Amino acid sequence: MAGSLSSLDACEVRMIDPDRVESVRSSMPIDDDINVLSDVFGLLSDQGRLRLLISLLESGELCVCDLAAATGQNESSVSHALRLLRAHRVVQVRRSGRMSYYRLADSHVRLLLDLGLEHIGHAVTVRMHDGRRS
Amino acid sequence: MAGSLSSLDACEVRMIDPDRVESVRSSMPIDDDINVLSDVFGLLSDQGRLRLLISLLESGELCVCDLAAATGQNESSVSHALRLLRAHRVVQVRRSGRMSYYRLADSHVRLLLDLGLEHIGHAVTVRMHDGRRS
DNA sequence: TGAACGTATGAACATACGTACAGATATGGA
DNA sequence: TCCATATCTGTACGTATGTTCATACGTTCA
Repeated sequence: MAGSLSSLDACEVRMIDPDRVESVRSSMPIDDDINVLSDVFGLLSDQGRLRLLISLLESGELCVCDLAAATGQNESSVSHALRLLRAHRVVQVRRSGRMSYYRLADSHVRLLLDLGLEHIGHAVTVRMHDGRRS
Repeated sequence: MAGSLSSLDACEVRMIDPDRVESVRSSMPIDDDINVLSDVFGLLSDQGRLRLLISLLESGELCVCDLAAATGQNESSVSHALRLLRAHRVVQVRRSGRMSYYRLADSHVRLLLDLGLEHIGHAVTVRMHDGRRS
């Protein structure tokens, strides 16, 4: 946990260009927002979770065991990962009998994934389950 | 480190919808790309680094002590963080005398930051140091 | 040349994090 | 009711990660 920016009185800190520093600090999001943002990126920073999210991005909706098969992980790991993603409202569950079907639930994350995939030169394949792209 | 997907022979794994699983697996980026991508997100997943990058996004170029002042971190932490970011080609240094001036060096990361800031409802302020936005 | 300064680095430490194993829960069918 | 299936959960363990402290490096100026 970092020191809160808002309660920092600029003492004890050397600066070269105080005006610019002040400008940057005034436009810096508040601690809570920085926290939310770093958390979101943190959710995308694990290979296993990333594979899960990419799978859901491509396929729209998948059950746990299919996600495990598609991403090459055991079902326990997948379940743990999905729990985390669920807690952060990144994915959404639909339960049907003893099956659980997961889908992406956050459009911002979808965009981040798209951008990320583009970053590595990966064309996102056709999909039109509930969202965009034809 | 996760088990490589490419060398997974689909045995021992139960599936509900094999066709869809195969479709997802065939469109999954290779291990190396997944790795690169999760690394990038990982770099953005720390509050301190995120503050640094946002500062550079807003201000264009800043020296280490100004970055420390702007983000509320001590200079050692900042230097360590910048080293990491430098190693991943996310930032770039310009040395002038005993000062080091850092700037963003990856347009993809810039876009991810923009998207992230938009995600938390933070309007990116005017900047036209070397890049976009008027 | 030596001291002050800005920055970079190494090592040590505490903690967070992902993973695996065991077991629990819940649903469906014989 | 009993068992198999699909998913979920708790715990424990090893590793990765961020932070701090001390110190080293290179530059500027007296």
